[in-house]
Amino acid sequence: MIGYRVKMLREEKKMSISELSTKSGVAKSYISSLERNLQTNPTILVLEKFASILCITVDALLYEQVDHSMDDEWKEIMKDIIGSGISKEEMREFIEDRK
Amino acid sequence: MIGYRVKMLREEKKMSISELSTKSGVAKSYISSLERNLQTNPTILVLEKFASILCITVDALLYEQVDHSMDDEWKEIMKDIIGSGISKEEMREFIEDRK
DNA sequence: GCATTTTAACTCGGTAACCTATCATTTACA
DNA sequence: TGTAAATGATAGGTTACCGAGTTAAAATGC
Repeated sequence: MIGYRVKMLREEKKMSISELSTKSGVAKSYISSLERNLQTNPTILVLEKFASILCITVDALLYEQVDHSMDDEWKEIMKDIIGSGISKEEMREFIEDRK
Repeated sequence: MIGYRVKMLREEKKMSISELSTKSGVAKSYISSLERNLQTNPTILVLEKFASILCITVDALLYEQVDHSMDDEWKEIMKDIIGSGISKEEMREFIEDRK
């Protein structure tokens, strides 16, 4: 989902929605709704503006594997999960339940 | 310009606008206006539909160098030249003479 | 502690533009 | 010339995108 990707890549660059908005020229209300997947079908112009400010290609913005989605906070949480003794099966069930 | 690229890539695949339209699910009137650069800012959904039918990536659709100088007609002519037995040297001389 | 300011993100209504459906025109070819 | 396929023009529905205002929380000052 494009919104999630924008959010991840933006946070990776430590930008707020407002900052990305002023720099890219895309309304922050729109960025917000994109990131929450209320809007899911941006035009290339918007994508190119994002890509330019985030210093990546449109292709990377759209499809490139974002293993960065596992940021430092998530890594900490993962450690805690593993340390707590929760099994992979339990986690998968939890994820299924939350879908 | 995206419209020109769509046109080139479509013709490269020997598809009519109508065929691309029915296969991709994008209205042919819209494809037509895109190719004539009346519309210039499609959404990713449209781009992805095109890319899928044209068997290329969205990135290629947007940016990859299109060899428009050598269109289908020129390719046919090239084949005829080669098939006719004319040597490369002869062709170069011919070009020089015409300059 | 509380009030004020600042920063970040969300809500909502409006508008411009993307995209579709329909009809008209051109082209191709028998 | 007639017919079908391909392309082009137009109008309208739908939605991408914007701007102003609101809320929430953090930062700063007293």
